[in-house]
Amino acid sequence: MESVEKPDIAPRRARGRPRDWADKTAQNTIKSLDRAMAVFEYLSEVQGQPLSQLATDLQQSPATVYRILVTLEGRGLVEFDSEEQLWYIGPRAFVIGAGFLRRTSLVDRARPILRKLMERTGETANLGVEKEGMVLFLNQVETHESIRAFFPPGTLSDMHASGIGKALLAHMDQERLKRWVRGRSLQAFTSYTLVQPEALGAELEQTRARGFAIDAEEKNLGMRCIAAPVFDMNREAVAGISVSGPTSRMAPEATKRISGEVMRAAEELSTAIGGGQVR
Amino acid sequence: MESVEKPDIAPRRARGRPRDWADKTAQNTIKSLDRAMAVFEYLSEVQGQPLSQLATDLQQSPATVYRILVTLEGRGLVEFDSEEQLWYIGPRAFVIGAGFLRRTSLVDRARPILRKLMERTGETANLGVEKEGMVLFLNQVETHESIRAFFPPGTLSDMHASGIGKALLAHMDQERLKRWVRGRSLQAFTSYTLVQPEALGAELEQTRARGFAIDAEEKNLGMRCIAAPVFDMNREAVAGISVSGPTSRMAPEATKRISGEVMRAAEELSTAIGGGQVR
DNA sequence: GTTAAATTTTTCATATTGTGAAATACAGTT
DNA sequence: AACTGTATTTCACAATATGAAAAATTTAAC
Repeated sequence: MESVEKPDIAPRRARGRPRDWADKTAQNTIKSLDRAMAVFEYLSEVQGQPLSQLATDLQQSPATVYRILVTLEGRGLVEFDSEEQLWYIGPRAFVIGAGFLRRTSLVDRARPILRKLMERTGETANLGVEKEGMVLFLNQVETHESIRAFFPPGTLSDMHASGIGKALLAHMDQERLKRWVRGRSLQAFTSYTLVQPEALGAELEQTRARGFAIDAEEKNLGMRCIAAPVFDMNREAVAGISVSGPTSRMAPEATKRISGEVMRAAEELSTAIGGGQVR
Repeated sequence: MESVEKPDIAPRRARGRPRDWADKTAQNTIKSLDRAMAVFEYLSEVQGQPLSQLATDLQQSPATVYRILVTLEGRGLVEFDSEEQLWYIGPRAFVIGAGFLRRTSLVDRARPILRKLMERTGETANLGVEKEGMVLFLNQVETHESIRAFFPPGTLSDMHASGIGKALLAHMDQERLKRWVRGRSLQAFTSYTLVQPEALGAELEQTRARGFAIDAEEKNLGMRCIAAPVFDMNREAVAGISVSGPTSRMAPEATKRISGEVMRAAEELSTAIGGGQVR
């Protein structure tokens, strides 16, 4: 009968939770779950602890921590080494966490580009984004060289002492940059780390001008890193690509060649995600 | 007085949980936590779902699921896209899960799996990776039989005449495969060795389709080998597990049984290193 | 070998708190 | 403006998470 064309367009947005919802939340959390997650989170930082240590550190009763761990163990989120009686993060936690990467196609798009970059430069290639004022490494393709840079995906690193971090900071708008600087003290990791805001500011200026960032042993002695920003459709720097290796192979003479490759890779990825370099 | 030097050596092993502990566990889990983790786990599989969908799928009350999600959100384990009202895995989950990688060694993880594989098939089980266009054998668990296959850890072998090699080649992307083929001539070791690139290509096609590779006396006369690929977090084939033995015991009739065991072992190892089969 | 010490599990009584049903708030749709 | 299908909150109650302390288990010391 009614041949009325159902529009059948999925609603843009569901109905219910207020758009700006952000404040309350406090009463609606589950306390025991939150405590359990605190254990989970803490374990990821200090792996290889015995139960008693964890309980002490977290100021919880051993019985409770024990039950939390056993429960998580049942799902593979946590592992128990029965030889040493120590607790670790389990493989399932990694698989679940990796679900985060699937949200954006950034990693998928980046992977072949990173591989090519690694092959052309011979050094480990990395992809990172900013997350809560830190650099979060999402993925990497390792070099075959036996001496190599290594920070596994999932590592959080300070922005001011990281190639990708500086590449991202250099393209942050002044407002946010100021807030970022105010929010923290610039910790020194080596004698080369830029700890003066002014020095960092000047460096970022340079970085922006030349199009790539250099981390010259500012985080780890003996390690250099060259990074370039990746732009999204709004011309915002949302990620960074870098190449890192020992100073011996990343000498200043090699900078020009390598930086060219890095910038090319970053541009390629920008294009691949629908973004583009600022003209 | 007592100048007795306190040994001060940390105890090798704590005391308490029985060494073989494995069975009970059932009563000591926290139900609500386990339910919450079920939500967490499910979300990682089907990201971008609205609350109502998750609640339906998991057969839980929306209120409960809601509270679980809000709690996890508080720790960044989960994220809510308020534009679309959809839930996702959060960055913190990735960071925590990545803790797993900090202590995972392929060989360590493989060892118990290889042993079980050997026991179930009765033949020598091997683990290998690709190294500069060759297969590098990392580890093996030998059979008790007196006639046995033997290649010690550290052995390098041509990929085209090796079960593991072919399993790896079969899952290499076309680009890399082409380059690999161009880079070498396919040496003949026996009259069965595949020396024609076309023949090898067809074989790899088959290998991919059935999920395991067969080396039928292609390297050593009288020796057969069945291998399956191990995938890492990027769904790339990074290693292979194989079982090898004399043709007498590895007859075609036995192929089905053995290949099943090999594939199971490979999948188990994939899971154990945080990877997984392509869906 | 025996005992002591250290650590992990289990038990148990209790109150905390997680739970679902149903009411309410909200954003689109008609 | 009323309606509809979501997401939140309320509420009353039972489920169950909890810590203290006991038991179990292993290692180290004697």
